[in-house]
Amino acid sequence: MADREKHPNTPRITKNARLVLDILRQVGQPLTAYEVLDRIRPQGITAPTTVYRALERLVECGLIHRLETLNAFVSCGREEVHGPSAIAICTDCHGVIEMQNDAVPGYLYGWAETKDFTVTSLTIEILGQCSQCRIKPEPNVDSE
Amino acid sequence: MADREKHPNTPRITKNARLVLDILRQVGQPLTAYEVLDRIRPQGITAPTTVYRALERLVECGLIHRLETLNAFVSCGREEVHGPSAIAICTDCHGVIEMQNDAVPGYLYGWAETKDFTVTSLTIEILGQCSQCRIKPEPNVDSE
DNA sequence: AATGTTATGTTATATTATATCATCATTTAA
DNA sequence: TTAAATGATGATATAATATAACATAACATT
Ligand SMILES: [Zn+2]
Ligand SMILES: [Zn+2]
Ligand SMILES: [Zn+2]
Ligand SMILES: [Zn+2]
Repeated sequence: MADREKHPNTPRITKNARLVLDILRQVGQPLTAYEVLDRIRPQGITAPTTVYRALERLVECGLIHRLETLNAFVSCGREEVHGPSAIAICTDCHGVIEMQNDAVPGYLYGWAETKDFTVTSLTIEILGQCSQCRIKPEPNVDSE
Repeated sequence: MADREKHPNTPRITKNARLVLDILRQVGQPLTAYEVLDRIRPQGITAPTTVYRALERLVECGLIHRLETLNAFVSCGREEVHGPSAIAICTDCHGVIEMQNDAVPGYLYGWAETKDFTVTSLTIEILGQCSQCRIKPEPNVDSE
């Protein structure tokens, strides 16, 4: 995980963005803005606005991703800063698997072009169950 | 647009679902649940719950799609009931273009399989500007 | 120091979504 | 043909997510 923070043409990482990024990286799983807020309160942050500003900045930097299907944010799982990529999210354990290539975005950009559509953002999310959670299901299943 | 309402293994279309579906089809563009509510008030519907229930049902029937990036719902643009498909959404005019093939979902299912990930839902959304809106930009642009 | 700019803090509010429980309608079966 | 069960609707309240608006602080440039 190189020095992505210094990538050009990207907003700089401010104090609050740093705090939020550290939390998301440490957790390694998606957190909602309010879950971030709860974990950042000890640092004196009390307002959603503050968290949302930091999250927005980190998204712009490409250091985290917003998951539209969860209304949550997760730190990027790829080595280099990149454009949109597909992300699979386990609805049981909230683990994420980020696709390491740009095949799907590439296809979508191509298709958009044929429609004369100018892409500003792509969202590709897969909800389901990871292998671990399929093997070991949630304890509270009704065994009927 | 055939008799998709009678598709098997799918919830039936109740009175409220019918009302909501008619609105979404007539509008032809994404509406939020509360925008639907506003338009359905004349029919005596007053509560968000009622609208969300109808929307959920229609999604299950495959007659409408939920757009995660807009928190909105739009009537399906394909001829036959289908699985997930990619949807481009113009952020200016809110027009939508639904991809008419399943190439991307197919690829994603395949990839998920290689990760031993069981897919329950796919979200593929493209935000940007349609050709019309690129030609004729919003009037309130600062011409500086 | 004065100025402009960016980041942060603070308060309030808007928007989106669900929980809960009561009532009504429709089906099923005794 | 009623009683029970099921499914749909209605009604109220509240939870969860997100932004608006404005004030202050930090920082850079001159
Ligand atoms: Zn990433
Ligand atoms: Zn899992
Ligand atoms: Zn469709
Ligand atoms: Zn448009």
